[in-house]
Amino acid sequence: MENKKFYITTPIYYPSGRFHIGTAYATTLADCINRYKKLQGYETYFLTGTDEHGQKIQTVAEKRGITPQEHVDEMAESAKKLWKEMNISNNDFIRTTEERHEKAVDKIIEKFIENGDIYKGFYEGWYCVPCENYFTELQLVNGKCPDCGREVKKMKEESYFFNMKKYQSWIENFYEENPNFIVPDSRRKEILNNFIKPGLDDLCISRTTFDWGIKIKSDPKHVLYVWVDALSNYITALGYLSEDDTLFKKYWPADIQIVGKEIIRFHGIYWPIFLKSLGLELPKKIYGHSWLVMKDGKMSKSVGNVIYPEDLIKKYGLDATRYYLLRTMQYATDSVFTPEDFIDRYNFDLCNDLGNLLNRTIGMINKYFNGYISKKYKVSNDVDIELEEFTTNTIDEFISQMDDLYVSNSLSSVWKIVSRTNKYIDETTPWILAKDESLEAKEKLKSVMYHLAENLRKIAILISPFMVDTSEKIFMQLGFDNQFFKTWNFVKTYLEFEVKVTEKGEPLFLRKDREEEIEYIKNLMK
RNA sequence: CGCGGGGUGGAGCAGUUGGCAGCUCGUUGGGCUCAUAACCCAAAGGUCGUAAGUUCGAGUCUUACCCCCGCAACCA
Repeated sequence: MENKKFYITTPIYYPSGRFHIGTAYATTLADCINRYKKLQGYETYFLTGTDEHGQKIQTVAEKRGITPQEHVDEMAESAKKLWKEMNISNNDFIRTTEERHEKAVDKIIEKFIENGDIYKGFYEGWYCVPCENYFTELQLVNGKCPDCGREVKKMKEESYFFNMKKYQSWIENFYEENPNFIVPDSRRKEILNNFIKPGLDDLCISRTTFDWGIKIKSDPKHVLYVWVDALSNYITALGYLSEDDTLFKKYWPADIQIVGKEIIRFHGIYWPIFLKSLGLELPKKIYGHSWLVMKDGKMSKSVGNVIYPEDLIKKYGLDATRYYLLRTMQYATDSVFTPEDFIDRYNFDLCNDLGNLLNRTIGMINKYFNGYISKKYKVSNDVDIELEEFTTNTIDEFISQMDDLYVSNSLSSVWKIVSRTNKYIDETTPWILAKDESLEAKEKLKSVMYHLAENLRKIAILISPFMVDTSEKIFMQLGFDNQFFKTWNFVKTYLEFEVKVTEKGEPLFLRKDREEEIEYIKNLMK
């Protein structure tokens, strides 16, 4: 059987400053989906990277008194370090300043020119000389520069344009025929109503006012203006138009491209048009994820409400941080970060519900059966059957949520199983069965222990894309150290086995004092 | 002005094809003792922003209005 392939990308992060928790969310989300597909046996390819050109990078570097290259080198290193720290399973990390990318972009531009999609014209806008930046009429604040408040003047410069108008009717049709190209639906509507239907403007793709970027080969005083350069990374990373395009042939088109809702416009309009111009297939799906915002609005350094992933990881661990992000963020709406919510999720979901379930299970298996557990019991009763059915149905629910990218809801499904399993302990009262000397009670008790272990095994499989280490800890503590137990194909099966659990269960997560931790997180945000 | 989103019990949110209004936390009462003072059960608490409409039936569809947030060429 041919292996099913799956290509997923994150946004191309712009490294003008330190990556905050939102960037970490986007990457974690992509990582989770990637791991989920891999778990199901897909041959996956996962790309992330940095978008390193442009005016803003040049300005930031100048302020720091270093070259743009030095700045982006440093930023790319810290990004790679962060993703490693966050257990991100990317196959490649592309930087738009890499030769492989720049060379391919040259060829892409050539193709655009050959197709007659690029023409020379004049770009006109309000220019702020000290900021070296153009603004549109609408961006101006009281007719002045929105950044520095100084006078702006109308300027005109020779630029290259991409003929978007040519693709107007094509893209309208495409949207008509592919209503699920962009999800959530609200994002699709936004693009369609705001930008496509009113009519596309040709896109200015070059500038002569700065030089930190890819130069247009045939006319090197022109530097490519962001998006042609940036968007291409998704295919240049696969070796498109290079000597070795094996990966490109294998994985393109992408199955899903994760992007932030603020850049969905570029991925929903320019990107498809560029691909069309190149004669390439379009990605199958673009998911514009929502934002993690703060109580007082967007995260911003000046407001003093920014939270960085490293700080949370250091204090609460990677899995707690990943869990929080993936659980809190909703499919289509922004979510609010609060220290209260973070610590409550940690204590309730992770410590009390999941961690404690494992702990009490291991305690009982050791106490009642010297640590050994197997399916060799003779009775099966209604309570067991009910638990099995509930679990299987809820796993189906998990799968359908996950397949629709309702990632948070799929975690809710897992926790339904966690709760149901905790409840099962109360229903079966093992401590009473243990006092009963009869064979029937003994068999019942065995069955209870077996079902607890099995449900935890299933839970460990389900959470493995979300919390890699925690999942592994559960397997290990229960004695499921063979790959067999971790197989996706057996997630719904109640397996035959005999294993010995660890003698002393290690808590997965330690409870924290609520008030103390809220205070701690608040301090992180200052 | 335009576009998009949100407005669901005290708090935070689900509710993806219209079919008995759900979850987590909090509150109150109870149960249990295997466990990380964790776990389980029950109760109280909602005219689903307002008004009208479509429908046998509307949180869900239509229209108008009110309030909040975001976007408007590059912050995930």
